[in-house]
Formats: sequence, C-alpha cells, structure tokens
Amino acid sequence: MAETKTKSPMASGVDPTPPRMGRRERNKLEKRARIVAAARRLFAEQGFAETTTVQIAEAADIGTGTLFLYARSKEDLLILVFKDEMLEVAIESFTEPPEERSAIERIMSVFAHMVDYHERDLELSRILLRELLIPYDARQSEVNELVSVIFGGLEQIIRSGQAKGEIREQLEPATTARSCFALYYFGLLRWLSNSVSREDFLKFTAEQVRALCSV
Amino acid sequence: MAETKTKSPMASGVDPTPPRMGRRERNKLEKRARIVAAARRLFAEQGFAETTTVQIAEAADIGTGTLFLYARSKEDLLILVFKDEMLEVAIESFTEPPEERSAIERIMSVFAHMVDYHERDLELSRILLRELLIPYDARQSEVNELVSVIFGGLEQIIRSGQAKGEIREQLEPATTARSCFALYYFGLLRWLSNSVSREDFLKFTAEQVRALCSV
DNA sequence: GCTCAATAATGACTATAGTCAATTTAATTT
DNA sequence: AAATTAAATTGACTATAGTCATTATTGAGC
Repeated sequence: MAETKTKSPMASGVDPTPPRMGRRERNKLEKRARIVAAARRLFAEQGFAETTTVQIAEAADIGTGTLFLYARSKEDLLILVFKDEMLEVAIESFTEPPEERSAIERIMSVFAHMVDYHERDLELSRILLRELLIPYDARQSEVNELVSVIFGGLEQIIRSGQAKGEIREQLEPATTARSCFALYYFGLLRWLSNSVSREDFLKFTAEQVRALCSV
Repeated sequence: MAETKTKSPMASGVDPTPPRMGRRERNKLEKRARIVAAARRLFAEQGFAETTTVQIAEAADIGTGTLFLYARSKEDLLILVFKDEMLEVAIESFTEPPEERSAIERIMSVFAHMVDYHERDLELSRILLRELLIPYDARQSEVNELVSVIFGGLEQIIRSGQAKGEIREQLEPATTARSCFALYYFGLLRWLSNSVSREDFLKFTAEQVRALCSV
C-alpha cells in the first residue's frame, strides 16, 4: 500500500493514464467509459428519444442513480458522448489537404466536412446543437474548447488568405473567423430544421462568406 | 340558428372575430386565450421550470389533458405565449424614429431593442430561443413568419443605406439582411449563456456588421 | 325538437427523468 | 490492521409531462 502511494512520481511519462492514480480514479474512468459506450450505442441504434436512462444504466452495468453522477441530464449525456468526437472532427476538418485552394474554398470545405458529420444522424445533431447553443455552466468550458478550436483554425485560414491577397486586408482575422462561423451556424440550424437542402445551405453560406471576405 | 349561419358573409369587416363563427370556435378561442394568459402569468411569476402543466391547466380552468390539445408540449406553450409578443416587438423595433441615423446605427438599434425585450426574463428567452432554433413542423410556419418580418425590415434598412451610399453597393440586400441577423443571433446566444456582457455583445456585433456592410 | 356524426374535453393513468437517504467501497490515520 | 473519514454507489422513490379510452358538447339533417 505504502509503495503504491510513494512510487516515484515521475517514471510514468509514457502512457497518460495507466499507472499513477488509485483504484478509485481508475474505477471512475472505467465507468465513465462504459457509460459513454453504452449511450453511444443505444442512441445510434434506437434514437435519442427512444432510449431510456434506465436502459443506458443497465447496458453500462451501473445503478440508475449512478448515471446522473456522470451526466446531469439525459441531454448532458449526449454532450458527454459526442464532445470528443466533434472535437476530433473539427481538428480533422482543418488538416485537410492544404493544396492550392483559395482561402474561401478552404473555409467552405471545413464547413462541408462538419456537415458531413452531422448528416450521419440528424436527430442526434439537432438535440446536440440545441444543447451546445446555451450550455449550462458545467459544460460551458467544454463547449468553449470546441469553439476555440474552430475559431482558431478559421483565423489561420483567413490570415493566410489575407497574405495571398484573397481576403480583404482591413478585416480583423479573429472577428472575421467568428463572423464566418456565425453565418455557417445559422444556416446549419435552418438545414437541421429541414427548411433547406444541404446544397442550398452550403451554396448560400458560401455566398455570405464571399460577401464578407472577398476583396 | 339559421340566421347565424347565413348572415351575409360580408358586413362584418369591422372586428376580426366577434360575429361569424359558431359556439365551438368561440369556445376554443376563449380557452386558448385563458391558457395563454394563465401560462404567461405563471411563467412570469414562478419561472418556467417551477411551473407545472397541472398548475397552468387549473389556472386556465381546463382539464390537464385539454392543455395538450392547444400545445404539444410545455415548451410549445412558451411559443404559444410569446410568439405574438415577439412579433410585435420585432415590428416595433423597425418603427423606431427613422431620423437621420445611419443604416448601420438603425440596424443596431433594432437589435438593441430586441435585446431589451429578452432582458426582461432571461430564463424564458433562453428556452424560447432554444425552441425557435429548431422548431418542430407544427411551429415552423409561425417561426418563419417572425423571421420574415425581421429579414424584411433589415432588408429595407440596407436598401436605403445603399441609396445613401452608407452600405457597400455590391451587397445583395436580402442576403445581407440574413447575414446581419446571423451575426446578431450568434452573439445573442453567447450573451444568453452569460459568456459576455450586454455591452460587449452589442459592441462586437456592431463591429461585425460594420465589417460586412461598411463601404 | 330528436337523432346522429363529428369534434372537443376530460382526468385517471403511464412512462421516465432525476433525487436522496442509506449503504458500500476506497483511502488515511492511528 | 483497526478505526475513521471521505467519496462513490445504489435502487426505491417522487414529481410531472404527456397519453388515451371514455364522456360531453356541438351542429346538421330530418
């Protein structure tokens, strides 16, 4: 026991989790993973509305009350499940082939990539985006992380676009990145409400982005 | 009886409701009005989460099941209650003193006016905007009506701004109106999440609108 | 006015998200 | 290693949104 506690605090810089950390922490991580896996599977198989929290608890092999120690609400569970995945998708969107495409084309390909992701399950994306919009305090920081990644990536594209003379010089890159995202986001919501086709949505957003950015 | 039915179909162009229409319709309208009044009062007094549908039904003096013939869900009730009010506020926003203010100032005063309205009850606005974002089919048309009014008003301001040489000529007015609203909307959501102060929100939105529109 | 069909209203009921007092488990101190 | 403290887990329970079979109301045709 004493050995576990005092085992030299370095020496484990390889894997980010396995050694260090007591049984308690390990159990929690493992449970969290089981919950996320169960929820992801059930939401995908049956849909969000049709999946009950009891089902998720059973599938994760935990008590029904325990579930709510890991997620405040059923909706929060959805964020728990998809937050990491969305972060990956966002990062991935920006590491697409840089090639010799114009800045605006690159911005639009980022958006198209994210739309592809949402297209995989519209019901889940609808609820997810609804939650992400006005997150409650506990999730605020996680949402901000996601948003920061996207803003940061867009900002880079805009800067390099300005360097190449494709984007108006007088635009402030950070502000413009946010503006582009706002334009995308609004269109996304209309698309998710089935008010408009994917093609029209992306074409219209491109037009708006061009009006804002093009020299 | 027969007289009610056949009473000349014109002649009642004064008031939009009183004569025409049988007992049935009148009852329905009256009930709807009682429900809206009860819900509005209770939501304002106790907050949305703290108000139960049973309370609303009691206050409106109807059965608990009847409530759901008039609104599909508790959230829908919120739309029922505030849709008309928001429409009025939107229209009102555009009939502010025209004066000799610049187009961009006028756009921002429209937004400020709508923010004032939301400021009256942030909890309700949060839930309301969440619902309006991705409305379900039944409410889609009502939401579109609201959005059309706003887009139309903004479009007018933009056109007259272009005429006065305050707004870039090459911008398409309808598209630009939507873009401005998207910029506002995104900021609004951040404000409602307590991520930013009212002042910063409006100042930043103004900056974005200027970047888009200013010559 | 009486009958009948259609529409609307009702409240007992169901399903389920989320709570909480009691219990179990892990870590810490002696 | 026993006792103590702290943290995590649990499932029986509660509150409430929303449903649905039954009943009541309305208007039309006779």
